Amino acid sequence: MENYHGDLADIIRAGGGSTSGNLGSTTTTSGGAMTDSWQFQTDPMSFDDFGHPFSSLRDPLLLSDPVDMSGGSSCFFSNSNSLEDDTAGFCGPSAVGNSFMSNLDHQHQEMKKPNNYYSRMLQISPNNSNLSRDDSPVLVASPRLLIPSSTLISSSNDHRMISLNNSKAATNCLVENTGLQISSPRNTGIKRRKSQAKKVVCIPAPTPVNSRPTGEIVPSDLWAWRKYGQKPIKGSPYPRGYYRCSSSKGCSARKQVERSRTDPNMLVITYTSEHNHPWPTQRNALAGSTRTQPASKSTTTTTSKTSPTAASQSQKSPELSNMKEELKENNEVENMSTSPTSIKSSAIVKVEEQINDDEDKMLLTEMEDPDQFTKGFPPFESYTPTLPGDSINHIPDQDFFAELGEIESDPLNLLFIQGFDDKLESDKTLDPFSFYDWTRNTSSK
DNA sequence: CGGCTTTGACCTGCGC
DNA sequence: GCGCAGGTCAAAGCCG
Repeated sequence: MENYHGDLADIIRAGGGSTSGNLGSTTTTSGGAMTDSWQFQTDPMSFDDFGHPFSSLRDPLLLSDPVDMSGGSSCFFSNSNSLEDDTAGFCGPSAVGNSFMSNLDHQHQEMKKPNNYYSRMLQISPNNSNLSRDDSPVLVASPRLLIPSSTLISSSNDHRMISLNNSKAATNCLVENTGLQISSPRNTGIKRRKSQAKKVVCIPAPTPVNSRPTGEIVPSDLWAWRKYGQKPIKGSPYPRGYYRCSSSKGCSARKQVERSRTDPNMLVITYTSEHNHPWPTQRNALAGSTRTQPASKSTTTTTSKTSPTAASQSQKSPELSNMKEELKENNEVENMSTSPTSIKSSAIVKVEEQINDDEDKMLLTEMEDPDQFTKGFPPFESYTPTLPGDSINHIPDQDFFAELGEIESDPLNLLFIQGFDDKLESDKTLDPFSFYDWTRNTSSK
């Protein structure tokens, strides 16, 4: 998976690294805001200060009213009776169709309102007995599409978030989904040794294609991570891997990767601290990462960023070229194996957790609807929710693409426009998260 | 040679 | 204060 990591990182670094501000200087998600210097701010696939690539996708589905929210939350998170199946909480296709959608008619009007853009976020008071002593608020993914965390945080709508003090179902579901084990006072799950800002991301586990020889699967993000530890977690059959940023020695950014104990197909990635350096323009450490990737192309769609082949394809940005190749290959693979099941595996749930000393709170923010990806990558394919008669797509396609124009210089944009135009033309099933090659991972699911 | 993963040992926070 | 469990360290070995 390091491959993906690197390649995707390369894409960003190719352009973002040279122009972006110091991420370390950016505020946390609670601070309001990504700095203005963050050039991907408007990029639908921009990255937050934790380096998560999926945190910035807009959420076309919005809940506005606390009451509605309550109802919606039960749908987003399935219900309290489904807690044992954390996939239910992930708002899979069935969940969306059966529960969530039922509320849309009542909500979509409000959703259209900019002021309610993030109103679907849930605020969970730490006083909630279901939560741990957790002194930090948590942003939890819930919507169908990812919300730009920067906007999310900076939005004044924070105050419109709905308290979940009385929403045990949602809370429990949250807990289960995130694997944070904060569902009971006794079981505090991840210990908060320090009041560190954390961001938890739940994603479908990548396929073994990107996994390490040991079977451990480590999805990539935009940074270079070095594994410094692994520990078995009580109550979970899966170990937790500890990674720290290797791009900069002084960088305190860390992340933990573990599988959901309730759904092995889901990975829970916890980002801690922030990077105190700009995007690395190059990964300086690949000796170890590259070896973790299967050399056989038949089993991997990735190419080492140090690959001479890839490098020769683009003098300006060999890494970008590399990424393009990788994505194309992934797409090809997906074309061969695309199935409702595989598409379903593309479901993404993002959970953000952050500290806000002033307002301890837990926020549910976003959840990815896998159906979105059956139509292709949002920026280039239908970004319209698949809901029948849906009018919640508060972001008209025109506006959306107008936004894209603003990021035309963005390396990611270049990637997708220049690198996949042909694919996008012929293949509308491009899965943006094929980065992780999830399509073949959950076929059994 | 530099950077990576692995893994056992050690450290630290927290509940009792 | 003790014990548990999570988090980190660091030596050893591998890889490009």
